[in-house]
Amino acid sequence: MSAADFRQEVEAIVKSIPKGRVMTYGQIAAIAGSPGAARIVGGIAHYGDSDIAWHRIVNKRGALASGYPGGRLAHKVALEKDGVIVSTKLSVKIKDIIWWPKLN
DNA sequence: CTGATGACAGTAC
DNA sequence: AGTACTGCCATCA
Repeated sequence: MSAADFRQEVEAIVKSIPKGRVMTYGQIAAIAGSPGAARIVGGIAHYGDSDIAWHRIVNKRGALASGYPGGRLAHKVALEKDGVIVSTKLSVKIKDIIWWPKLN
């Protein structure tokens, strides 16, 4: 596996996230083959294709991304469009909507 | 090829 | 409990 494959893995995983569910950066990084590269997932999200539902990624606390185009508010709107409940503190109930591709 | 960057995570205070 | 600091590692310029 070359290093660039990490990016493809991440994109594939994000694409596999069903509507109404989310995944954490660290989780995706681990599944993509590089545990600890959570930040990289964020970087890929920033420079990656706009065809992908990057808004379905949140940090482990369930807080929304600060660098999302348009800010956390835009991120919130995108998630709510998917039917995800976002609290007023701009965070989600990770435990309820977390998604594990391999687990089910 | 080398250095800087960051849409995180974990630990410490 | 909330805030601050450090570690991590693929990507970008």
